[in-house]
Amino acid sequence: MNRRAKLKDIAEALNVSITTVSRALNNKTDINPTTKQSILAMAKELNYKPNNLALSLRKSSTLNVVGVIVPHVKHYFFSTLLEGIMNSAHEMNYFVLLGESLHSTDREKKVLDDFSEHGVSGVLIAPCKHSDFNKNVLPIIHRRTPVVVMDRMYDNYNGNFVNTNDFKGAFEAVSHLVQSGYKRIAHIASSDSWSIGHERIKGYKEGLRQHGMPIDENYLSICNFNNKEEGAEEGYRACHKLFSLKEPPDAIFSVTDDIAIGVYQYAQENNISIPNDLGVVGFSNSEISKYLNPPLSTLEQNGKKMGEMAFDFFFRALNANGQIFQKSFKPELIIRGSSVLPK
Amino acid sequence: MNRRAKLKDIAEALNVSITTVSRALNNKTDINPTTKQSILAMAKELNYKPNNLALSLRKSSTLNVVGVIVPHVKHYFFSTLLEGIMNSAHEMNYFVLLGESLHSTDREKKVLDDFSEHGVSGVLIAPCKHSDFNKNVLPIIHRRTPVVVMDRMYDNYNGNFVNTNDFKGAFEAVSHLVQSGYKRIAHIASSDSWSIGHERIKGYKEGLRQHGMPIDENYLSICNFNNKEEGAEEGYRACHKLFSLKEPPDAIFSVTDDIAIGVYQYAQENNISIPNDLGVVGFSNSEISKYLNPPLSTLEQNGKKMGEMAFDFFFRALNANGQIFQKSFKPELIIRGSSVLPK
DNA sequence: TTGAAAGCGATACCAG
DNA sequence: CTGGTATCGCTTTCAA
Repeated sequence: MNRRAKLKDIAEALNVSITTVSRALNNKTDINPTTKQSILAMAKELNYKPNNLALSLRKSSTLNVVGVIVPHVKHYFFSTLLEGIMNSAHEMNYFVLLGESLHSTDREKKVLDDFSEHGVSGVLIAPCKHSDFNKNVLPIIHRRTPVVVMDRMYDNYNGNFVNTNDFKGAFEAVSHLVQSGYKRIAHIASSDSWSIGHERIKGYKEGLRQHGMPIDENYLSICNFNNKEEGAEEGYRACHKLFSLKEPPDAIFSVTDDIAIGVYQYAQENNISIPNDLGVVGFSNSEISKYLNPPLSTLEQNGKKMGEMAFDFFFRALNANGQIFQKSFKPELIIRGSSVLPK
Repeated sequence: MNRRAKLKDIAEALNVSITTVSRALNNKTDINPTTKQSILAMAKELNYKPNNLALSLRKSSTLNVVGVIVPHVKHYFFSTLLEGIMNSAHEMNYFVLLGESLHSTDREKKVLDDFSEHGVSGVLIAPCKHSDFNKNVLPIIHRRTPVVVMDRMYDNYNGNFVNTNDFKGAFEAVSHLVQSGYKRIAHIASSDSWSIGHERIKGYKEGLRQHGMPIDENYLSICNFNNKEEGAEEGYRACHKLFSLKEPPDAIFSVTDDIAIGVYQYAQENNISIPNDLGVVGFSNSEISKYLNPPLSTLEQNGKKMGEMAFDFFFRALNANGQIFQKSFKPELIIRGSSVLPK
């Protein structure tokens, strides 16, 4: 097999200069249509394809590559996010360079630096839990590389982002539980110190408030977990604690579906019937939720759509100098058997 | 902010030639130790980092990038595979370029061609269902780019691979069901026309044979599905068919956990008790399996380990001219509540 | 032990 | 309209 054709080959075959060939191939003006035609024909014949590596060097930025970093690929939500990104990227002929932070801000920084070094044309980041914006993300922005933040927010961040309206989601979950007739609604929460945990707690409280229900801090149980297993365990523990109260809750809004799994386990072991004794609403509409028994009511975050939009934002940001793209998706409440009392 | 230091900067600062700097930085011989020291020092001071783009162009192959393609990232097994790959890649300072085939052989080809064009230093592929080896993979091998096939096999393929010993897994599943006391074991299978389906069917039959049980083709129900949803639906349908037989099975070895979910749904709707009336064993140890009710017995494939090894194989293949690396992982039977009759 | 110059493949400026 | 030349950052002969 002979090597790939390059500009020089075409030029020599046609007895023109490399410059002319380049011009013809790049649809420049200032070129004789006839010359252009013959060059195009020859390019086709030799099956010419531009060499990305050379182009990249020239532009000192990799061509058509976005760096994507998420905490964990195997977390269902992120994998759907990724699916959306890859869909759009593929469509626009972009490559996806993938990294995981594993919820370590140091590793996140390393990956992002590597991305920079590789010369990616953009970065899509679903930040890890205690991600350091100034240290990790700012340097990329300073390089004038478009960045789109996904899933969660940084404090005071006002660049491109695509995320979930966690506040509204939590608010809806609580409202739904109230409407279902539950009276003592607890929230097994994630840390208040990052946007997702914070917003959902806020939405939970606002939900109670607007329905004239008291806010009992005993009903707010804060958990810390980084994956499904830990989530389930924490959910179990939190549930145990809640049911040790003098007056246990009769419903739980769980900050994630993973936590809800722990709740289900606790309920099953202690003969607490869902939804009769305990209403449960999760968050994420993870794959598992609909197969739980009873199926778990939850909030769909539509990761795929978010991913597609994130890529789209990046793409538009590339050519829109300075314009900023932002979108908050309102999660969609999916009511299943875990939160509706039989008549 | 000033731009990145390059060789020239170091050279000028020290009044030596670019060549010398390059030599010093690349640990070449033929260089005065003193010169070398000062160059190294200056490089550090200027925070010099080699420009990958330039290096790549020079070597006409991207530096430190592997292309990874899987059918679906959001499929749990593939996401764990990916996790393993990324772990190892990160450790060895490699980038991961990711693509999805979505079980379309055309898309797979497109992605692989793109990888080639990008000049990846290697390709790790979990082939899609009807992947065309000659068309999709062979061209890459011809370019002398190391390829590692993951998860499943191509017919007569004898290059690098890492996969699951599907035959043994199926065999163990059936043996376990026999030992649990089930008498009429059915297999809801995947198409015989690709390695995974084929091997599991073979293992199923061999399991029956070795335990002196008859092979009833009515008990072999073949499904076609590309994702979890379809899997569950197909499982449901297949189950329905099996239970329409004059003598329905009392156990099902399901080719994937997804299929088993459909079986669970059918069982629940028809008051068939698992494991009392029906033993079930799945395949994959997907996240869901342990949270089903009862928890599903299944086979753990250890995607993470496979991924790590796949990368390792690629890495070794890079420098081992012609040597071939192969490994079949024996899946590990995980016995849970779905396949053990109470005493 | 060091340096000048060619070249990887492509683009852009400037002359003609 | 066309072509020569410099350049992107680095490695690698070849000479000195």
